[in-house]
Order: sequence, then structure tokens, then C-alpha cells
Amino acid sequence: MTTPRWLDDDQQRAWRAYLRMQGRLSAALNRQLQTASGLSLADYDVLVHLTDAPEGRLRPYELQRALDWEQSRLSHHLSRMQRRGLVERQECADDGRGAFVSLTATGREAITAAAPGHVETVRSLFFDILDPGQVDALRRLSTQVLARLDAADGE
Amino acid sequence: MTTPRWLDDDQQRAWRAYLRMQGRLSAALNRQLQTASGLSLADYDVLVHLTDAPEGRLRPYELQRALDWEQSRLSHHLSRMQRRGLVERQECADDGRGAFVSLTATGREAITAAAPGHVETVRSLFFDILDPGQVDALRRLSTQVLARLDAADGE
DNA sequence: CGATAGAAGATGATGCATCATGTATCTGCC
DNA sequence: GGCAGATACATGATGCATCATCTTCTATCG
Repeated sequence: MTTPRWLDDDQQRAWRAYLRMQGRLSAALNRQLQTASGLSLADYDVLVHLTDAPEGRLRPYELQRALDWEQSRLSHHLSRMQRRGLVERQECADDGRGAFVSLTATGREAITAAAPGHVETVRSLFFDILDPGQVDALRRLSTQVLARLDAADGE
Repeated sequence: MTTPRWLDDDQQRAWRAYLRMQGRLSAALNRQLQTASGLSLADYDVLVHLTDAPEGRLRPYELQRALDWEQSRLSHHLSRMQRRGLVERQECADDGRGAFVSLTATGREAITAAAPGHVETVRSLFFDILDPGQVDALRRLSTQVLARLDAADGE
């Protein structure tokens, strides 16, 4: 490696602002969810995906792909959610190795109760202060970076 | 609360893309740093701030404000970094409650070794695929959201 | 068939983040 | 001087994220 190419000033400023923003924003969202509903952002994501699924159940590997999580993380997380009664695991008849994760009544109530406050927080901390052009720019930027990350994984 | 104002389609798309991007990007950066240098992103941030400080040392509360971390998180993190020999704690003569955290030679070597690879990864996964307008847009967006978060904390 | 590679998932260990709480010190005010 | 807060920092408990590894089952190739 030769002399490294450092970031220029604009890049530095942008990068630091981004890191700071993302850290504080996710902390704020987590805190709101946690105190208002006893859920973490991660719980919320799992529940959203299960809610969207037919019959409120999915194979763990589908959930994993949908969430973009590591397999082990998902497994541990489901165990904790199961212990709290938010989801339950069922056997999968088709595939002896596999399983289903399905929403319990408790889980469904939890997300129904949590969603309005969470969405309101996201709006108030984020979308309410951005104009549509900024939102679109963010979406495009995110999509580009995701494509780059996919490419990097393949390398 | 009346009927909640949900996100519209554009906002949903942008929000999901952002969450996904930020999760995967920070995972990728962490992994690179960890495998290449045995440091986490958090370690890296601490070391950067100490490196920038005169004599390579700071009061923990200064570090805390600079990093925007919770006090307890910083304290625990410093304990772990101390155990690994990256930093050391010193007494503060001026203030009996207080302390200094200072970079050790090991810590300085660690960040010197880690920095080029980390910066290169940030460039290659992020800045290399964005144009200056996007970078500026991101900085502005982040700054606005940070201001909003500050305001929310004061409420 | 049987052997073997690979997929689906669980688990134990470890470091990290947060909450609640504790302790020592300092500062301002009477 | 002395006491009431407030400040600086540490610590124990608990849930979370990651790594390495294990088990069980499926599929495929000979």
C-alpha cells in the first residue's frame, strides 16, 4: 500500500455528520420504542416482517434474508422473543431440519400498540424536517451503497 | 392519538433503504477493522479523538461529548481498552473526582496501523460511488437531523 | 442404495450497549 | 464553615451481536 488516499475536507465533514446522526437517531428510536412498548428496533423489524407474511409465519431463513441479518443473530433473537411470548416456533413438515416462526397473539398486540408511536417518532425526527428531494436523494444514495456492498460480498 | 399518519410510499422506500444500508455498511466496516487490526469502530473513534488531542490525552467527559456517547458506555469501553493496553487512566490533579485517559504507545501503533485500511474501505464502499453533490446532500441532511435531535432532547 | 456435501438451524462464549445505582468530589449559598 | 445540590466517574446486571462450532436433515452422485 502506498500513501493512503485520505478523505478530503468535504468528505470528512459529511462522514462525521453521518456517523453522528445515525448513532443518535437509532439511539433515539430505540429508546422511544423501548420505553413506550418494551420493544427494541430489532424486535419491531421482526414483528413487521411476520405481520406482512401470510398467516403471520415464515421460515427463519426467509426472515433472515428479509432482514439482512446473520443467521446466528436471528436465531438468538428469536429465542429471546419466544421466551417473552412474542413469537413461537413450529415444526416444518416439509423439511425436517427446518422450522416456522409465527406471530403469537401477544406479538401481534405488541406491534399494533407500538407502531403508531414509532412511526410518529420517525416522522417527527426525520421526515418532517426533510423535503421530498432530500428523501429521494437519500433513497438513491442508500440504494447505490447497497449495490456496492453486494458487489463487495461477491468479491 | 387519532389515526396515525403513516409514511407514504416514497418515505417507506427511502426509510427501508436507509436502515438496510446503515446496518450493512457499519457491519462491513466493523468486520474490516476487526479482522485487519483487531479494533472495533468504537475503539477506532476513541483512538482518533485521543490522537487529535494535545499530548494524546483527554478528560473522559470531553471524550464523551466529542463522541456523543453515554457516559456509562464510555466508562465501560475505556475499561476494556485499558485491559487491552490501548489506553491508560491517570489521575487528575486539578479535579479529585476526575481523571485523564491517555493513549499508550500500543494504542498509537494500533491506530496508525489501522487507519489506512479503514479509510480505504470507507472510500471504496462509500465515497468512490457518490458524486460531490450527493456527499453534500448527505452532510446537510445529517446536520438537519442532528439539530432536530438536539431540539428533541431539550423538550 | 450408501456416502458425502451442503443447507437449516441451535448453542456457548465473548465483547458491547444500556439502565440503574453508587461514590467521591466540587461549588454555591447562607 | 457547612450543607445542598450538582458533577465526574465507576460498577453490576441484563439484553444484544458476532464468532466458532455442532447437530440434523436433504440432495446428489457414484
